Amino acid sequence: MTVRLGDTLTGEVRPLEPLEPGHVRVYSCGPTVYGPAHVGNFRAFTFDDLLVRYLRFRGFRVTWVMNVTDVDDKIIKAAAAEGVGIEEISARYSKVFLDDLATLGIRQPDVLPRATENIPQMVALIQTLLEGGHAYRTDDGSVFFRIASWPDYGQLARLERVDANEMRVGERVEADEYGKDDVRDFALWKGPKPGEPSWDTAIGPGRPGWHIECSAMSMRYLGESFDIHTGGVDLIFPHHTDEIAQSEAATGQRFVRHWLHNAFLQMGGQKMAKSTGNIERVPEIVARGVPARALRLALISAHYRTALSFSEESLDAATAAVERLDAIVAALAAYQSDAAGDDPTVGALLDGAREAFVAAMDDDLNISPALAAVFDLVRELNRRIAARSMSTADAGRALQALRDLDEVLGLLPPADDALTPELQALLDARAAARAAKQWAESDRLRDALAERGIAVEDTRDGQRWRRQVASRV
RNA sequence: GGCGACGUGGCGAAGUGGCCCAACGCGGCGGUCUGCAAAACCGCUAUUCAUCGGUUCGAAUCCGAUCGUCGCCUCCA
Repeated sequence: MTVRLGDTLTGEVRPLEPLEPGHVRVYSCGPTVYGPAHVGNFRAFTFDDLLVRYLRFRGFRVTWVMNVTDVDDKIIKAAAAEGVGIEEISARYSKVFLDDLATLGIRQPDVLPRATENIPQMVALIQTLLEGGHAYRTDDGSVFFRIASWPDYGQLARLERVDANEMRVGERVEADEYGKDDVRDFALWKGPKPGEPSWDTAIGPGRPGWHIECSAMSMRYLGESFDIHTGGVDLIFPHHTDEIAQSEAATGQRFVRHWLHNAFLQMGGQKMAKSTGNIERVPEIVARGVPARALRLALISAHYRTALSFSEESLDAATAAVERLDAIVAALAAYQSDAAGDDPTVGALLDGAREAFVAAMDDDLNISPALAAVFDLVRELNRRIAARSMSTADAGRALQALRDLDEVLGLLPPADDALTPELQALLDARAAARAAKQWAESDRLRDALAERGIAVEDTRDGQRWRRQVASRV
């Protein structure tokens, strides 16, 4: 069994064969920190996280790099609007971004390079392109990539048959991009302008173009050729198309082995986008009572190349599903066997679930059947809990098996959760009340615990508690 | 206009030639258990996969047409 992954460039799904056996190098297009990202953006990042977690689960060493674009038109604009430097804007929203990642259980990339800290690398790349005849300067100090010098241009976006003159991009050339030889040519370096940040470099003053940073930073940390590059479908053209052209023109090597592009989050039948106005942000959703883990589930619950519907209903469904997971965790943790011996079929049950999970995820991260494998296991474990057919050790093994799979999913409640003395006292008092059949007192204590966010359930294993997933407001 | 994706139950979403009268999650209905509650379990909830034709022994899965939806082509995850 091997991990198979898609590739936008060829349209096929094929085995992942890392350039360095056992070590996968992943580059993810990260945020432009000009404002807070919305949940639609986080579909990409939850997908990146799922990919990396799964590769590590499968035993690969993974080096994961995600860029942070901290200089670009929008940041300059935002800074100007507030009368502050771009550093202030990018620092502020980098923090917001990292907070949101943490909320969603997205692990931090190994490297989070910033564009402004990689200017020399970009300049070096541009120099190579100039020397190789793939780039040219214009009067305003800008440098453009010469698409005519790169016959393979546009394969990723399947533009090969498109006549340059028919490309609509030609109708929408930005005012500051005059002087280009060909309308399709794109800026590697933007000449200096009053009121804009500028770096003095070997190719003259100015600031980097949009695409060059990803080429420079990915090559710096992952090499001239690496395994996986991720991003949203919207980046296929022009961003990734241009990255391929400039990178391969500079190095003569194949840039990326697998291009993985996630589809959009849909809300109200359209993609969630700032321009459409149908956006929501992570802190807003959490603030109105949606558990962060439910939000994470809602974002990862469909295959990455499929448009995913996002709505109140999908959040409610995800919340209920997460509660189901919480319930099985609490039940397994509380389970005490009635002195029965180990159930000899539990091992096969757990192995079977893991195999089904792995088979699904190996197939281009097919999350739906993988989740189905988990929920099938949950149902079967619930049956056995009800039937009291497992030993206490069986229940422990089952919980561990779930936690193993959760290394990939990131949906289970924390394992090291402990009650405060106050809550524990309430719980103990309720147990005593129940033992004395003081139902009114027992119910009162249950309500008191519920008000403090602890759900108590009575079972043959005694009281069982779990933290209530936040309730909707 | 060019390129591409997609239309599966009340909702979300798997399945891409026979295991499908279609997984899984959510919701609904009925039941079991229980001091009550909750959780859980059991049963029911699409003879059907946008529509119409075709290929095939056999299609949700392949082909064609039609209708519809969405995305990219401009910043965008």
